[in-house]
Amino acid sequence: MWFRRDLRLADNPALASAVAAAGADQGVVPLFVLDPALSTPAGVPRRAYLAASLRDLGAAVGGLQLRRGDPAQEVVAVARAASATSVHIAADFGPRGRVRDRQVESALAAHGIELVRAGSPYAVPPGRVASKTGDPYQVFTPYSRAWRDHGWPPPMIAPRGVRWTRPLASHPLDPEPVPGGLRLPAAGERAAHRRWHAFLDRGLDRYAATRDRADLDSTSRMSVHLKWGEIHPRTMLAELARRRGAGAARYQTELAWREFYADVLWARPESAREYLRGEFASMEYDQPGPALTAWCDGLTGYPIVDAGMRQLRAEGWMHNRIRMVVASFLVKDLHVDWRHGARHFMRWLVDADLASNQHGWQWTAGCGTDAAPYFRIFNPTLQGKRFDPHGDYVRRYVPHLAQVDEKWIHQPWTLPGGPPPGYPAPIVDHDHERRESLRRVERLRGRSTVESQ
DNA sequence: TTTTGAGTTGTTCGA
DNA sequence: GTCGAACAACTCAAA
Repeated sequence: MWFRRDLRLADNPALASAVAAAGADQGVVPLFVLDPALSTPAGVPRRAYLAASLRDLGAAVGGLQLRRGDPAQEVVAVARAASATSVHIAADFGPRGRVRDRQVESALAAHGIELVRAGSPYAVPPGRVASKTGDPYQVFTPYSRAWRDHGWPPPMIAPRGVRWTRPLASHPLDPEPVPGGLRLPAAGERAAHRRWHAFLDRGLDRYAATRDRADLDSTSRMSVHLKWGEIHPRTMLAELARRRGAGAARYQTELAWREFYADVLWARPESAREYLRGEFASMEYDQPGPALTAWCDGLTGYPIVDAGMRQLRAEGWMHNRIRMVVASFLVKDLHVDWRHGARHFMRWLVDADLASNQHGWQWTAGCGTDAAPYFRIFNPTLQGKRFDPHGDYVRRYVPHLAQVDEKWIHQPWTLPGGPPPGYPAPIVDHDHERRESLRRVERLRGRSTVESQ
């Protein structure tokens, strides 16, 4: 059993497949390969979280077979040492994972070992739902209807009495140095289930009404557990189906978004790096410079933006609504290409999922699937007042504003005497940059019209 | 085959 | 202060 993004024992079809193949007489090797090639895009917070999750999984199986190196070599080495006839995985639909799995598959085949794909990180695997013309959906709502109609199998329980074996020496799981002050959530399958049930009990009923409020702890915070497969969405959907109300319906829709973006990325793997809507190739963006640095450091002078960017560095996580606000600010107010922001998010988010991250950014930038209308530009002051009405979220992450009254908290430059010492004045004027953004889209449209004639 | 209506997340402007 | 219109273009599905 080669674990990758499915660090759990319950509701794990690949594990069930491995256990069935082993039968009564043979053991199952719980393998995880630390791939040095993947440590570049994954930032320190994500690797630290992974290490904690692997420790938890290791405890559940009496020790993981941990290897470090090229998966094509390591998986073959372990499989041969175990005299295995098959290696079992959950299918990976990401651009890199697909290539890697094909390489491992042929490396195994050279030794007569089969790579068996069973299950995926999704309730409905990418490619399974298509529009009437057979093409992948490009609009969320029709996709989500088809996704719901498609349905999914019920969850599977964890196999019992598995004889875990480790034919080779394990690579030590070095503790990742966690940057000072970084607060990571509890990792592992049990932590994921605890969090999920706490949310079902205390958060679901008010979820639809309060999920956008940054100052309240009103979201499920399940993204990191889903990212590492510590719980399967199918398990969550089964419990949601037993509940009534707007919260359950809304949460199901949010899970559908995750699957929609995985489907889009599977259909268009290049969209991890390139504009989904090709005409944006001629969109004018500014070279990233001090403005990008100020955004990353939470020093833009717009409190809701700065609070979000500082939450990201403090916790490896950011509230969903605030992700949209800071993304809109980078693209529409600072005129920086979405890919710079997406890269920063990938580096810092513990829940960083390539499909959701890149396509969330493309949506904000207006170049993605079902993209935001070009005129939908977030006003950081209004968004702050609406989704952090008393300023508690801002005060939590921006100490220099801790004493500011809610009347001025989202526009401290209007304070009598200006912003408090240590907090910057706005680096740009939102109203001015909003109009500049609209002008650039106008020019983009003008150009693409000319080109198409 | 053609037409029509709807489509995550907003803001500004003018009546 | 409130409220509706306007701000594109395109995809999808139903009529």
